[in-house]
Amino acid sequence: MAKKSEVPELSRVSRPRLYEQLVAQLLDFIESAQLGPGDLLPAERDLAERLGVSRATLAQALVALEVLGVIDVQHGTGAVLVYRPNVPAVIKGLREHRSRLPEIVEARSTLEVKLAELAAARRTDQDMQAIDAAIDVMAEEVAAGSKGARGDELFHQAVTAAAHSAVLGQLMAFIAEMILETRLESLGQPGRPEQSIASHRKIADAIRAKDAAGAAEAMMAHIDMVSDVDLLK
Amino acid sequence: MAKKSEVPELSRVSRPRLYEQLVAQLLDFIESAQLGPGDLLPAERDLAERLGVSRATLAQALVALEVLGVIDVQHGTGAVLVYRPNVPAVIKGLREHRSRLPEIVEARSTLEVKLAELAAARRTDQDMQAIDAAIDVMAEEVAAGSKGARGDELFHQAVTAAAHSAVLGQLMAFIAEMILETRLESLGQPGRPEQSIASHRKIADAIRAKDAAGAAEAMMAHIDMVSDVDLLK
DNA sequence: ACTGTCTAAGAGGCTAGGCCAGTAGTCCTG
DNA sequence: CAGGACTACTGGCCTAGCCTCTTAGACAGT
Repeated sequence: MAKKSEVPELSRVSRPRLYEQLVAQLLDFIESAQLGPGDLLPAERDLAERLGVSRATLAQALVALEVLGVIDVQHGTGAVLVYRPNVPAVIKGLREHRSRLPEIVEARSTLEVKLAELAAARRTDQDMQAIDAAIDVMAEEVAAGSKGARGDELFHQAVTAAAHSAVLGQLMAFIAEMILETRLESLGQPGRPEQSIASHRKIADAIRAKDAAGAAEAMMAHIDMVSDVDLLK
Repeated sequence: MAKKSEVPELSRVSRPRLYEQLVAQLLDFIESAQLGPGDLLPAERDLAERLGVSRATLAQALVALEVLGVIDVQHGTGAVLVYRPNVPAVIKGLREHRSRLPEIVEARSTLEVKLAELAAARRTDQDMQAIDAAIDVMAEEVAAGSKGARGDELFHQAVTAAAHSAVLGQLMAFIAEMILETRLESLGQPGRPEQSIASHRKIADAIRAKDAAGAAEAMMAHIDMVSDVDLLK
């Protein structure tokens, strides 16, 4: 592996995958055919032919839809729409323009405030070390002239871990990618990284003191601050 | 609709799928091999042989991991671990015992309180009608002697819709299945459905009055109430 | 009539093997 | 020594086929 490139810089370009297009098309189909929970999708062989793809590829798309919670594929029966019908529409909406910044900030705020509160109540000494280490990383990054995005991310990951809630952690992971966009935008503003580090310290102190209300408040203030970016105006 | 069976009773039995096992095995592998973000998984042909499956099946597992946000498959390069390394562990944890009721209640509470608050601020008249209709459905169900689970679910769906946040809605959908278990448990307790309807009315009134703080408070009280089930003790 | 068993059609599950298309390192050229 | 072609990888997708599971209907036996 050796040196490789400095920073991998995720998502280089477009990467068209057939199964992804199929997912989109199937979502469209479900919507336009007015299919509801419990209804069956057409048979694989049939669908594959209609969509002009092989069964193997269609199977990949079905796996994706299954993981997304849209369908439930049953051996011998077919692919049935899962209960909770509006989900396909929601996913479709998310796919179309995944940068509904205000909504993302909203979701982030909701989750992270709770996470900070829980972290204050449940953190172990080890968690605390990770949080402090993350702040140090960010401070070093900023001192070196960068935005400190990596340290910022580490900090939020450490707080999430300290909350010891797998379910909330999973929800955070779900929106983590979208949050990244917000983060980069925010840290790009002059003076912002320093402010960010200061409010991280405030959050960390509240968690250290096991002050749940204080941690929640500090996190809320922090998110208010970083959310104040041009994109939202 | 005819007599049919009383309750649909979803998820009939186990449904072992090879790709699901592969996902679990790959997650294990990633963990045990100490792979971090940016690292590559072995080549498909190699993995398929080692795991004793065909490439097509392995490809399904990789699609699942991609949708789960664990890897990023790049044509000509391979499957690279995505940034945010701890995610595999989290998912793995969720898979293993998906009924950490306390955590689920916690997540539900966090999201729904926020959702109620937003609903109060953003609801349209149409949203309000749906919320009221859901309460009526539940009242009828209870009057007819059932637990009112369907109306209960409708109510929470209507509130979620009224918040007009695709992102938060998606997060709710994510934990919706787990919530179902909690719901049935709670509504099974004597006198509970009636209490539940009463607190639904309180939430609906706050949303009707566009009282965000009141709606959040009412929802919090509601969730505290329904969370008080044997499972949590 | 009712009930249980058998059977066959059709659904998905998975495999084997092959060809095409990107990627990246290497090794020739000019 | 730089640039381009080569080549040995990687994944993407397809065809063809056989296996297993589900379900409904035929056909008993009661």
